[in-house]
Amino acid sequence: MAVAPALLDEDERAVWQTYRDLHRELSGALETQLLRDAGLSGAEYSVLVPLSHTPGGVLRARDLCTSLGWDRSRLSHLIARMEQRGLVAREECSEDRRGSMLRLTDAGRDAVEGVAPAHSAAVRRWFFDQLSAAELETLATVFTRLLDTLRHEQRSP
Amino acid sequence: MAVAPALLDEDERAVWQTYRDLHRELSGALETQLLRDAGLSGAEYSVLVPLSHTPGGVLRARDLCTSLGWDRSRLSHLIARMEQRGLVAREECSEDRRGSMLRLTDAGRDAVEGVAPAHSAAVRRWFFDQLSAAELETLATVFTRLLDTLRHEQRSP
DNA sequence: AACTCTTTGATGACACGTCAACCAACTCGC
DNA sequence: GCGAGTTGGTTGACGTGTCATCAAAGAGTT
Repeated sequence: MAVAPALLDEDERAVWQTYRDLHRELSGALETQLLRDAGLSGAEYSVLVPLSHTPGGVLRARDLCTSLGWDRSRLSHLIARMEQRGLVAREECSEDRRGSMLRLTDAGRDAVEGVAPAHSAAVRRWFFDQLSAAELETLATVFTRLLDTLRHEQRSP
Repeated sequence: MAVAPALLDEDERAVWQTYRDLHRELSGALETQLLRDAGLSGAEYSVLVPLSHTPGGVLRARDLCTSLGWDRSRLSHLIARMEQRGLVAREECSEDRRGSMLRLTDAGRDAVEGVAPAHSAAVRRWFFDQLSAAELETLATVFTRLLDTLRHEQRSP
C-alpha cells in the first residue's frame, strides 16, 4: 500500500523558492548584459563559446547538440538565424554526408571574444566573488552529485 | 586605467557548467513530470500554487506578478490561456477599477492539489534527499546571499 | 544486394515569453 | 476640480523553443 508523499515543509519550500528566484534573476541579468554588450542572446553565446574554443572553429552539429544537452531542432533553428546574421556558416561533413559542420565566422569570433571578458566578469561578480572557498567546494560537490543522480534516474526511471 | 578582467579558470568554468547543466536537467525533469501527471506547464503550476494557498483562492494580478517576479504581460497572456481551459477565472477588482482579480476554479484546484504531492516528491527525490543537513544549510545561506547581491546590484548598478 | 532499423538534420505548426504601444483608472500638486 | 504623471492590465507583433514529421544516409542482418 502506497503512502501519500508528504509535501515540502516551510524551510524546504523557502530554499526551493530562493533557488528558483536566484536562477531567474541571475540568468536574466547575464542575458541582459550579453544582449546589451554584444547583441547576443544567451543561447547564441553558448553556441559561440564552444566553437571559439575548438581549433579551426569548426564543430559537428550533432556533437554540439549533445554537449549542450539540446534538442537537434533547436540548434537547427538557431543556427539558421545565426547564419543569416553572419555569425556562423554551415558546411558539409566529409565523413558523414548527413552531417552538418558549423564554422565560426570572423564576425562570430569577434562577437564572442569581444564580450567574453565582460561576461566572465559578470559571472565572477554575481557568483564566484560572493562565495568562500569552502562554500564553493560544497557547491561543486553538491551540483555534481545532483546532476549525476538526475542523469542516472533519467536513464532508468 | 582599467585592467582587463580575467576569464574564468578551469575549475570555475567546470562549476559554472555543472550549475547550468543541473538547472536544465532538473527543471526539464520537473516540467516533464508536471505535464505528464496533470497536463500543466511549470508556469501554470507556479500560478496555481499561490492561488491555492490563498484563502478564497483569489489574488490580484498585480500582486501575483510581483511575487512571481514576472512581467505583467506574461501573466496576462498565460491567464488568458488558462481561463480558456477553465483553470482560473478573471473578476473585477472592487478597490481599483483597473485591477483584475484571479480566482481559482474547482477544476484548477483539482489540478494543483492532485499533482502537488507527486511534484513535491520529485523535488524531494531529486534535490533534498541528496543533501546532508550541513550541505542544505550552506545552500540556503549561499542562495540567499547571491540573490540579495543581485537584487541590490540591479537597483544600483 | 535487399531489408530493416537507427541516426542526423531540416521543416512547419504551434505554444510561449518579451517588447512596445495603448487605454483606462488612480494619485498628487496646484 | 483640473492637469500631469504614474500604475494596472491588455493587445499584437515578433523571436524563440518544442513537437511531430520527414527525407536522406549510415549500420547491421540475412
